[in-house]
Amino acid sequence: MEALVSKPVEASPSPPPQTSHHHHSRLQQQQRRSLLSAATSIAHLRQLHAHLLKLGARDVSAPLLSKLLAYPLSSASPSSLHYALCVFRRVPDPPTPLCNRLLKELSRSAEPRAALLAYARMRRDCVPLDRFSFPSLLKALARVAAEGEGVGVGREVHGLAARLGFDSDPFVQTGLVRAYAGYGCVDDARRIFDHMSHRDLVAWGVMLDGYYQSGSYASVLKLFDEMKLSSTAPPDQVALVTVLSACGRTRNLNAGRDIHSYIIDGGVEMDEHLRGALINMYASCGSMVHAQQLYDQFCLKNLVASTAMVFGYAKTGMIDLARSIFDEMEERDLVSWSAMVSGYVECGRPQEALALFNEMRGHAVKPDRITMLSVISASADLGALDNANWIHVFVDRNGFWDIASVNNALIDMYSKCGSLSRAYRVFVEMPLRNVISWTSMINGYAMHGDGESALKLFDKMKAEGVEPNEVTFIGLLYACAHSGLVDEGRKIFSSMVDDHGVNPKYEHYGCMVDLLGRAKQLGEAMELIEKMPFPPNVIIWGSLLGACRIHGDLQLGELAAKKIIELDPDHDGAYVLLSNIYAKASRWQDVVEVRKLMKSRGVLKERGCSWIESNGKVHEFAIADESHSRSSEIYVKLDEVVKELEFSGYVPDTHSVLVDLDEEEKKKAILMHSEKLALSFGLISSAGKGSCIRITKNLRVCEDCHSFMKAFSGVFGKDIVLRDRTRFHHFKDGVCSCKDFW
DNA sequence: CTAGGGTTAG
Repeated sequence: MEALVSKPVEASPSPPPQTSHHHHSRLQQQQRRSLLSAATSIAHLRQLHAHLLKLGARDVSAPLLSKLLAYPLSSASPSSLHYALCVFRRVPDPPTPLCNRLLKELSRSAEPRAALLAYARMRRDCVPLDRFSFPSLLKALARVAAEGEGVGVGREVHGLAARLGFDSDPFVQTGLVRAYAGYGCVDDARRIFDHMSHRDLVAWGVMLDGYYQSGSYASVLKLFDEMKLSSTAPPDQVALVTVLSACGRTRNLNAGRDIHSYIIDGGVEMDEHLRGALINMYASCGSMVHAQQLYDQFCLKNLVASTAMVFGYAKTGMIDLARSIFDEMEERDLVSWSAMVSGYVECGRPQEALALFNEMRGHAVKPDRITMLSVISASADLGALDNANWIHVFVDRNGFWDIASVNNALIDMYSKCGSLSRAYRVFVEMPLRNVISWTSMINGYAMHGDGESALKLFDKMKAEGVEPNEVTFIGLLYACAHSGLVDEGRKIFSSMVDDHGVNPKYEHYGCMVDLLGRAKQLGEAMELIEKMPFPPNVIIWGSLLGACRIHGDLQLGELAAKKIIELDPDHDGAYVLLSNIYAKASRWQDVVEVRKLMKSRGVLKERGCSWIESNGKVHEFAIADESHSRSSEIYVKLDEVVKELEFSGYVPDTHSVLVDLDEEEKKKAILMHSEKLALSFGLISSAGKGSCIRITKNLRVCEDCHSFMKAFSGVFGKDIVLRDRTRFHHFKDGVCSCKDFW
């Protein structure tokens, strides 16, 4: 290529005589043009251009730009777009059609903003715009608007189009509808749409999509009905796709079915998009049988349809089916990976979520902030601090550190992983705190039983003028309940109603019943339940039942359990708590009756298990688990610890064993609880090397394990942080942070 | 020489 360029130019060693100069130069110009037209890529063109400039050639920008526009700029790199714009700036008096072609290309490109720069140049140099200029320009505006740009330039362009008399051109009007919808001014968009003298399928499609993008799903359906009545042409596939998506978003299966019938009855041709949209509609509405039927008819399973299937199965709890479809996909994008990851999180399988996240990174798919929220939530559920630290580093290194929602999730994650100090650090260091940040931190204190800090933070929050919401109050009441701050809790509850205008919901009443019940004010708790403006539900009765278990109130406990079982016959917790109450009162016959009842109704007690992290790996233990590779060592160590503790006065408390066994067997059973196995493993692995041992349990810790852990922390001088289903216990020097109040 | 619309998660 070098030779190709230099030959003709360097062939003139000395300045030619005046007379032939003009002729010679025209020859050169021609040669250059033919050179340009021989170029095969934008990069090639750039090199030629650079050469010509270096040789002091005359302006070639106009033919160069023409040539550039022959390539699809829409798929060009940002630097190439910038280059095209630079060339454009050098074209003297560019003709409007050439500008329009540039506008069109730039508006479709990865940098729609570049079209606005071209527009600015046209305005500056008084290049006249015509009716063909506006549709591209407006498309660029709509795309920039989606990035969060204000409506200012949009209104300016609209004004210009009106001054030039183009605002009655249907193409311009359609562009305006789209641009206004993009800015979120969907009412302005609709006004223009209504003023259109002729609405074709594209105009309807744009208006429908405008409503869809702005989240006005009901308006999509309404407009679709209007379209069926008043449009000159019946709705086409594009319109139907948008309407079906709106049905999916709103879980409106009935409307979705109607559209499906409309398609079949009207003989609308099923293209790939439309079938995908139908599958998505059924999957989003949880109607997986129909989704699967349509999916099976697909010869080529496309990305969108497969993702919709993954999402649908994950949402309906059939996570393994979701995974098998996911595994069969030959192509996956951010959305499909994220759908699968969040599916695992939502069905309580954080380890698989995190494993899949790592696999996703291995496939060089970059997570976005939403994916990160799922992953942080998985890490929170897992409760493993090393893993949490790793996720935090990932967040910082990948540019998510300044996003409020991500930081809020990190606060929650660290709280749930047992590190309030790290949670607080995130809270302090984040650039902008919102009400959720304060609420997350308050909730963190609540989980750890530090009611005083929660209340202090609440005061600070109010002092900074941040208005608490109903979730904030759940955290505050929970904090009071779990720290025995009865009067403070009562005050918060009335201040919530009187000063902040928050109407208490089930959760708030539940916390209050909990608070009063724990403080042995069972009568007052019952009064509150009777005073509630809505019928008590499982949460309320559950709170009361929990309190009855603590205080051994048989009569009220039986009532609460009966109510729960009436409302939810499969509520395993109610049976378990009730039998705990009977066991505590040594009413073994009743314990047996409850067990029989459970069995006959097929109610299964959720299997208790505990996790502990060692060397970045999470080890899981079930009761009497022998599946761990170091199982025998674990039992030897456990035996050693038990002997030591018994020597110091620990006596196994067998009251919570609900199976009918003799005392010795009960003792054996209780010593094989999963949290004790996890602790023992911690002692023989690197998990026990640090200053404290961190264990997570899926259910509530039982009373014996609680006193076992306390005794351990005193005798062995090692702290334990145990997370159970609802809160944290910090065992240190023989006492627990919950003050035996949980 | 030139113009406008579609699908998937949270």
